[in-house]
Amino acid sequence: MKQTDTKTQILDVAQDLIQRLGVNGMSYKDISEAVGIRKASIHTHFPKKDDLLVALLDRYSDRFLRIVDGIVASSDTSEVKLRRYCGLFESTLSSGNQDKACLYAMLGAELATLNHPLVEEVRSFYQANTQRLAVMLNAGLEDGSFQFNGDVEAMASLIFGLLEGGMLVARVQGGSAGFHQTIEQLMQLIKC
Amino acid sequence: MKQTDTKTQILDVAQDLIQRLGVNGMSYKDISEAVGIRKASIHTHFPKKDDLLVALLDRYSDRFLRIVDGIVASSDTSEVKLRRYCGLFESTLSSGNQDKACLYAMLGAELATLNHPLVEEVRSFYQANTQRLAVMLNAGLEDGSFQFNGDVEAMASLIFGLLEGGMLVARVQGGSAGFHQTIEQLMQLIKC
DNA sequence: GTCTATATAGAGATAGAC
DNA sequence: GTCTATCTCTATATAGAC
Repeated sequence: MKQTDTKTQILDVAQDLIQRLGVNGMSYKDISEAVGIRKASIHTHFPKKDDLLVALLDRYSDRFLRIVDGIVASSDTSEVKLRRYCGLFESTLSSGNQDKACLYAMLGAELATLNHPLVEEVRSFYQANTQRLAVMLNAGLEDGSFQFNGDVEAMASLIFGLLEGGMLVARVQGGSAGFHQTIEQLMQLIKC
Repeated sequence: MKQTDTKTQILDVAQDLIQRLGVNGMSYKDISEAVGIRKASIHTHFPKKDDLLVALLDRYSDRFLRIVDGIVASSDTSEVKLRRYCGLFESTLSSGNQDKACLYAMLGAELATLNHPLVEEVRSFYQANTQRLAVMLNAGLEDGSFQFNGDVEAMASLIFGLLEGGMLVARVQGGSAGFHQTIEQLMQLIKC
């Protein structure tokens, strides 16, 4: 059983820290202590902090969208697809012993402190998600699983904002239980 | 015409910075440059950073909830009341030349980096808002302005999460135009 | 109340030995 | 690839002169 290499360990730890504390609340010192190496050694793998962040965002986005595409392409009903999609955010919040937000939710909140390439990455992730949500909603409207007033694109944005933003709010109030309740309420609103 | 005293200027500038950059993205240096005094002088008014943050949160919460209570107590229809409530978040996002989030949305996102007294302040603000939202929703259900499936408390949490979180997401994508569209879509979902 | 000057701690980053 | 040591910059905070 091959043990995780240092580079991957750094990414794992950095991701966990950012999901809990934010980009500006996380430091190379935090990472070094959790991984068990010295600060300087991190620079061997990621010379600048932005290099680390780019690698982190790419990895997260690839993994996440791959799962989402699997859900969209599955033979599940439209309702189950949407529930599974929301479930991705729910399980993020529940993972570990601390409340973790989506990596992109944290970066979105701190957007104004990020450098240009990172800003575009965040924007692109949001765009990719609302687009896939719109596909799921359209399918559900056509097969009669969903029913709601208003526009599909607006509804997709609303759901994405609710999921990304709602998990930040949930960490303050009811935690994962409160977040689950919010998602159930959302499903009530769009079902027939 | 009395000019604003230094203490108020510090609060105003600090609030603007946090709404744009977050607590961990704002510094005494930023404040001193914007106000036009030296870093050390800020400590005369607010010895520790937490003192400044507490004063900031108190002032913001007092002002905000006072307006909300005014809306709730008004003679407006339930729909207008809810629209005016959502409008508070909309005008926050549009104010100034930069996208500003609700002060409490930023602190909520960075909650895990805050000290105990501040954490409780954030929690209390969220609680106060969802409680007032529930009152507005109940009134609307009774007079027939609103209609939706599910629980009132869950709906209040959903709306608050959508507003606080949605404005963070909106700054990444469509800005205040996108946020406005999201609020319109929300109104569509709960109207008869 | 504001200033200069300084203390102390932490950040990201680099050089060079092993 | 990791280490020690060091650099530079910035953070919050304090002391004491004016």
